[in-house]
Amino acid sequence: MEIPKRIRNPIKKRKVSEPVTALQNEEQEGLYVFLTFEDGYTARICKTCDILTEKESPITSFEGLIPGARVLARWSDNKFYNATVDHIGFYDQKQDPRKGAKKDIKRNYASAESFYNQNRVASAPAEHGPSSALTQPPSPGLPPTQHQSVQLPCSVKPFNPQPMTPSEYCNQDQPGFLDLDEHQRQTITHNSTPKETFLGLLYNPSIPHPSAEVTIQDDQLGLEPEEYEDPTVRSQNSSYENEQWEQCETCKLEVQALLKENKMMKDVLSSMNLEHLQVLREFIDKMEDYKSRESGVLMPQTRPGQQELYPDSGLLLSSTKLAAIHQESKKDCLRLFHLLFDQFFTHEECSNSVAFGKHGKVPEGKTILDKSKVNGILTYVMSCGKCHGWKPVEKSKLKKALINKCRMRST
DNA sequence: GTGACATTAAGTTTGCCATT
DNA sequence: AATGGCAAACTTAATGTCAC
Repeated sequence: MEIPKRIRNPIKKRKVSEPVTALQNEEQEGLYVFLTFEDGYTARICKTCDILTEKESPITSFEGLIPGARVLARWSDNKFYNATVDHIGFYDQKQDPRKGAKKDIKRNYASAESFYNQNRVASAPAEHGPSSALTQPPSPGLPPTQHQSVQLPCSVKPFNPQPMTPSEYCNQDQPGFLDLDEHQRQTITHNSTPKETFLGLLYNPSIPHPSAEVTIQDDQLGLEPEEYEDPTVRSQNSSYENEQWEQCETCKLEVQALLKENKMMKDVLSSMNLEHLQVLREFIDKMEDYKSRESGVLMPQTRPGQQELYPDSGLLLSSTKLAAIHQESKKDCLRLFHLLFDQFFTHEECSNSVAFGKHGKVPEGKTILDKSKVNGILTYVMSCGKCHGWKPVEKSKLKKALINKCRMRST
């Protein structure tokens, strides 16, 4: 079965190069707009310049926006699309995720690694996300496994089976790798609205939930509009803001059922270890293979969320991983090279190989590193070096780094 | 703040091969 | 045979991290 590609027909477009005023580019202090695009994808927008009115006029403040309002919102491709405002929210600016870069590369990378693994455990294999805090709700047409709400850098497109070229990747703004835990903080904050408190109740932050930021439609709770007060309207009244959400009789049973389900999920997750997941993954691979042969339909070679470094490179890695690597590299081609090398070559491979071999000859007992992988990495890194803002590297230096890297990694 | 240690970048030497 | 190019191997310097 072919996984449907995410298609978005640009209904309204605006020139990317169109300048934005300083005022437009400013973030609203502590405010964000949570909205839903026509195809069901959601986004959390922090900048006023990322939203236009329905008539394509810029806005200067979020305050004029009301839930249900039709607007045009910027997606990761820098184009504007029709969207509907869900609610205006407040976040804690003291914890700006973009200012959390650590100096320790190894620790930083380890955290990305940790997140990556954790994410695979919690919601594998969905590892893609849209721009600046975009999230994906369950939407018709996509398998459930492709939904997740983890914050990703804007350079990663949401469910995009088509790989990005290095220039595509690099030409995008890199606002920083948003704090990977941010989505958890957002679910419950001391300024949570009743609705957010409710969502926090549902999705205990101790359990990474694949759709923690998904907006629950009111009709899914079986409530009539008059049975409750819209919390987003409430939020405009500061006196209400600090009140904790209290369950009414109507939704008490629903909450209990959801909490029970939540507990069951927690039990399942805590009982699983990495070995179980590995076995499960292998089982799924075999099932895919079997079903593929049985139906005669070619299954996609890549898991959802994986992408090639560049088209036909054959070098696959998850969008999340690539985003983490880009963030770690800090637009330094050599850093990028080392991170990609670590990603694609194991210690074992390096210890049994040399980088290039002398004119095709290799030392006794050794082989040459996979040329396609080597060339792919070198090509990608060199391509990145041509992009604006990147610190380029000479090819000779890169080759030397490769030789050193291979040797160092083999020891 | 300091020293030990690890990692990385870069310089140098050596050997092999192709070309002239 | 001389020369130049290329890559491996070795070495050193610079930098960052961590424990004390």
